[in-house]
Amino acid sequence: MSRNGEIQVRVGRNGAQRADDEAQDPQGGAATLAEAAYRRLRQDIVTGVFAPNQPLRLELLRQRYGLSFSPLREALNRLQSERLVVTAPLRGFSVAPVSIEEMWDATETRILIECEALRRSITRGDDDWEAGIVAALHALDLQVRRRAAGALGADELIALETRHQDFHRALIAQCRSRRLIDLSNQLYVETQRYRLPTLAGQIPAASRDVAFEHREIMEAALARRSDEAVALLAAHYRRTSTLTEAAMQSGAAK
Amino acid sequence: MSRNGEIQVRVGRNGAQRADDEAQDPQGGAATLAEAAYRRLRQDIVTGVFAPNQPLRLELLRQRYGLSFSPLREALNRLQSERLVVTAPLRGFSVAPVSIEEMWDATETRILIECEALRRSITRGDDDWEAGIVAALHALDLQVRRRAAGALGADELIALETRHQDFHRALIAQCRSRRLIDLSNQLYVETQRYRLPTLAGQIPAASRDVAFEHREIMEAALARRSDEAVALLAAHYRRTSTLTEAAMQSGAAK
DNA sequence: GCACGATATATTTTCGAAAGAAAGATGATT
DNA sequence: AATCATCTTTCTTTCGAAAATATATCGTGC
Repeated sequence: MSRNGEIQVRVGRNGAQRADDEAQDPQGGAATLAEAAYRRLRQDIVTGVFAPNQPLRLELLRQRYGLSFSPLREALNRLQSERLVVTAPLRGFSVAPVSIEEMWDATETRILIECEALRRSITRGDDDWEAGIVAALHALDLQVRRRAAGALGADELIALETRHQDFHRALIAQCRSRRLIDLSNQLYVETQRYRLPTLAGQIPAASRDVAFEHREIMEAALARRSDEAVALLAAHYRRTSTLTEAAMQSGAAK
Repeated sequence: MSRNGEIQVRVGRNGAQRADDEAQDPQGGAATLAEAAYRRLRQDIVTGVFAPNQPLRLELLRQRYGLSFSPLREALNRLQSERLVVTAPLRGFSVAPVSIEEMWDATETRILIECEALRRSITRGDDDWEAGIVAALHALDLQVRRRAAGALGADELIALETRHQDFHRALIAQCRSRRLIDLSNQLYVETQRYRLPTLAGQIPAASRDVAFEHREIMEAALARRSDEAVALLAAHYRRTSTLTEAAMQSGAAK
């Protein structure tokens, strides 16, 4: 957003061609710089670019993202309310710490929220809801296979996370509660850090069949067996956290 | 609360979890101007000084609070993530709208959260927990009586709200989940607006005995009858929302 | 009169500097 | 050498102005 006397080729205010050259949009489709800062910061935190407890000095962020203080501060405040960063007054921001207790609190809260949302979805779910779940699981499986076939880049990992979130989102899509959906999304992001190899170590893929667990959940949901679907979903999340806990304790202390 | 074997019955103003424990401070005990702006804005929104949907022009707020844009913006961002204000990019902030649907979503979500938290508290609750509940209900009753005796000022209403919140906080204090407690507090604030006379009209006090409902909940909790306590709590919240819904529909047509 | 386009105004968003506070360094005193 | 106060440095927070954008106003052509 050329600001300081940089040459700016802009034809009046009617630049209708502004439409979609988003391919190289420096702001990634964000309307404001604060929004862009929020997205990039969140990404960098959940992918481990910024480690837990690391202080987020504004000068550093300013250089890294090429922004001023205002949009950064705005983004950091949003992230604080999402528990990804913490702040002490007059002492700045830092990446939220991780701990086994926090992980389990997030996990159990997530189970509470999503199981209720899933129950409601199963009650209200229509054909579109079913189709959405089937589609999301299919796309997830494709991405899992692509990764298993050797695609280990950061982009592939992000795509995998997105597909995974989409599947869980599809399950609860018909719960008809803005709050449950938003909380589910937020808790997903919160738990994302605990699945990072840098934190949890590389959990042996052989120790479980995630794809099978997903399929079981889907089938119970589509068959409208609420209790079974909810139990499977809770077990699915608890299994992940149990494995992560073991990896954290054996791996790096603290 | 007493975590490491400290024997400490916290009562009254020494309570570590009072909603509003601040002296007469120029900034209301806030370390930063942004924090002060946050508190004042939130207060003005939940007490109806700013009506639902009202645009929150920065210039207006700047004059009203004597602050600059930066701390205001920070406060507004925090309030946005708490659903008290909404924002459209480049179009500024406004007070979040109210609707019967939103009220019920907040109510049912609150029931989900607090019933789970209450169950856990009942399981883990110790002597301090019981004492905290008894103390909070007593303080609430005192304030209710003071108000019934004719104290109708804004300060008295705020004090009543604080005591009410403290009681419900005390019930779930031992749930041992930071997230459940924070969500409970947030949902309390969200539902506060729906209890305003300006919005819901003056609900006839004779139509229910709130003090009795509170006492029933407390007695079931102290007697460790989880199912009963949870059912009473849920009914308590649903009753409030049902009355508000009726008042909203008959009163002003949105 | 009415749609349309250009200009003017209002408002938000962003910037960079200045003020304010905490952490760290220096030095004098015991 | 240790303690404390003071100075420096570093960093956060706040400000007011400038830039970018949206909204309202006005005039023009049909």
